[in-house]
Amino acid sequence: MKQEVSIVDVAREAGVSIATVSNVVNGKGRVSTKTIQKVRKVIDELGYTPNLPARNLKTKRTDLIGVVVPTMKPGRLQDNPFYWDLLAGVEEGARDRSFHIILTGIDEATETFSFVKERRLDGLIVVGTNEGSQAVQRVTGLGVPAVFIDSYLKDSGLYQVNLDDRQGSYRATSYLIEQGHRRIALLIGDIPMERIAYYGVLHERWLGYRDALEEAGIPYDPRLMIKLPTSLAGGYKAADQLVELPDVTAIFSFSDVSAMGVLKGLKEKNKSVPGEYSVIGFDNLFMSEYTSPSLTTVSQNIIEKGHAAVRMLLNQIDGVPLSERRIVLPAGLVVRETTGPGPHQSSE
Amino acid sequence: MKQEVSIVDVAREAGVSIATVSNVVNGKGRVSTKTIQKVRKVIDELGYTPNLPARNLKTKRTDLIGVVVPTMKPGRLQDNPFYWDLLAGVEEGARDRSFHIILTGIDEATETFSFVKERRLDGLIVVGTNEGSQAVQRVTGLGVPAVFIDSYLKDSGLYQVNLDDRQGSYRATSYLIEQGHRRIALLIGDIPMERIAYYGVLHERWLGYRDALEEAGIPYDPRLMIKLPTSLAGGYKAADQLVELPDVTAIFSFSDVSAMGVLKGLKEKNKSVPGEYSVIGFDNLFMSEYTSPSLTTVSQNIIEKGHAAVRMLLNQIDGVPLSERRIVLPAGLVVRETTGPGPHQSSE
DNA sequence: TTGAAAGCGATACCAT
DNA sequence: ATGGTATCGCTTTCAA
Repeated sequence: MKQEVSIVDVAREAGVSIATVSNVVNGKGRVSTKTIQKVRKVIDELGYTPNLPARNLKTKRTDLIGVVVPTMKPGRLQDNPFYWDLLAGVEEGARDRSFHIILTGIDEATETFSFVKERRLDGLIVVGTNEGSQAVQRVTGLGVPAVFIDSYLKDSGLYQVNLDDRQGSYRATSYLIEQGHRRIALLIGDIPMERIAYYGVLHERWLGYRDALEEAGIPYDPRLMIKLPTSLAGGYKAADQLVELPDVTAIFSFSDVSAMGVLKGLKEKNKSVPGEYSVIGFDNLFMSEYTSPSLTTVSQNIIEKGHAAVRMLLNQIDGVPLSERRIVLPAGLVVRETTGPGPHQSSE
Repeated sequence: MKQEVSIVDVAREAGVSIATVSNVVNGKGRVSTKTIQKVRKVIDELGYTPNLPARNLKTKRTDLIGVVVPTMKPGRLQDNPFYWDLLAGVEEGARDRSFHIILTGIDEATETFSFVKERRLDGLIVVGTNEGSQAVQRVTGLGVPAVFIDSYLKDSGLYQVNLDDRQGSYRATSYLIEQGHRRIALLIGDIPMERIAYYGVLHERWLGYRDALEEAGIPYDPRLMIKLPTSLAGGYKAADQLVELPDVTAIFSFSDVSAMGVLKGLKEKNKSVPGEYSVIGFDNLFMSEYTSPSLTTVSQNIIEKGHAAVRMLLNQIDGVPLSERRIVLPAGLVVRETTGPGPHQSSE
């Protein structure tokens, strides 16, 4: 450590009061040009840097926002690059406004979010929680501006950023149907189907799948639901179950990483893609274009999701009235090489 | 906002002094069991949360560390999941010690690191800078505990965590040679070769490549250096150059993502892997096992890298004497499917 | 065992 | 245009 120069040192050295120094630092109040220059000079000479935590004591603002993402089993951040892209969006948006972000992995079941109050964070961005989760009430109980991403919370008073998951899922499924597939498996996540309504994102995507089925007059078959995690490893294992399902010619996997796992698993079983199975993912990660065969997937602008969330949060912090508390980003469909014609070609 | 309960409120309500409250909160000093219970009770009732920034004013500690990673062109975080894995390691290590991390993307050329002093961060982890970079002097000039990851800085006084890049690169190259490859291209990064010594990580890996060549008596051919970014897109473009290189049968790409790009590019050119070209990457990202064909690569424990860095930093902050200021993690070689026999099978 | 009081570094109101 | 000073919430001697 070297220096401990405070506003007092600057004031003394410049021969003015600390109030004046404070004014020139913040560009507030009326200070003569002459004094400003003098103070500036001293600040440079002394290498003075304002102490933000001290300032916070008076201003009640930390210019700090928290970003919480769910952790994997052992309390480690998820192994899905999706979060990195999202973080890139949030970080960029925050930096533009000279906010900084504190990143934490949390265990939804035990996290109390006390750090938000202890550190007096100005706001919080929560990723991927669900209706009924402890986390939601705890966060709202904080009384701190917050934005939930990918959480589908009923409470219309909450600020949320989502993707149009249902529509995206509908489009993906419809596309498969158009291609002539009838029995389409779903890698839906490691959840009990009877509680699916509690898993917002998964539920919406599941509904989109059913929408498409219904529209095409194809009966929904619950046996086609593969209940494994939407992770790389989950996808890999899903391939085992997939090949046991009779007459299934396609699988829709609820994340790109899990679709990659499926691809790998099928390859090891010498099943061709898209020959024997069509595979479709979700997210359109930047690397999904580079898998082989390249992945057909539901696309979303993850960076923009981060931007939207941080923009919404900062407006909230600034007290800017928001017309809409819920932002829904559009989902697209990117057709690449993992999908092909199925057995029921519609030539009509 | 709802509450503004401070230590004063607790003291008043509990009928004790703020000093006593402070003591029970911090478990310091001598306080009777009875008083402790009383104060605890009031704290619960009032929902009191200590104000860390205020505490910092006295203690000079923020329990906050900064993690800075380089940004891509437009000031956005890099599109390489490597950073996410690294961050996962750092975050986990920090959380275990109830430190929080502030993540920032920086532009090495312009960043002044003033936020480190303004926010009174306890320490800093810098990823991927280089000897001679402005960033290094600026960081050391801060007088704040710091750890550099993947930076290969000469100054032995600096705390650093690196991989044994040279050894890893040597092993990869040797393996290709053993397999019968003689002309091996290198996707080395978007840098001028005459300045390679300034790019620590790339330089070390380049040296490892040369070590292996020399050992095998194969002359070094500078025309085999492909100077494109070690990104997905860079790898993709590298394939164009690769196929123009006469007699080349293998490429060693200095990152897994770029190797994935190469794979994609070769596939589009109908070049088989590992038939016509063997491809080897670097990093062993969790997804590299799932590409198709799965990627042979130099492996490193990225999570452990993050752990090591944060451990080193926290010890430094705590004033624990470190025997060694430079940690070098071992590199391995994971042989998977993108490498195969070359034209010069050594049957001896 | 407990409390009074002096800071820590900055802001902001109120005088001058 | 400046400066004096109370204040923010907490830690830490030093007394009692």
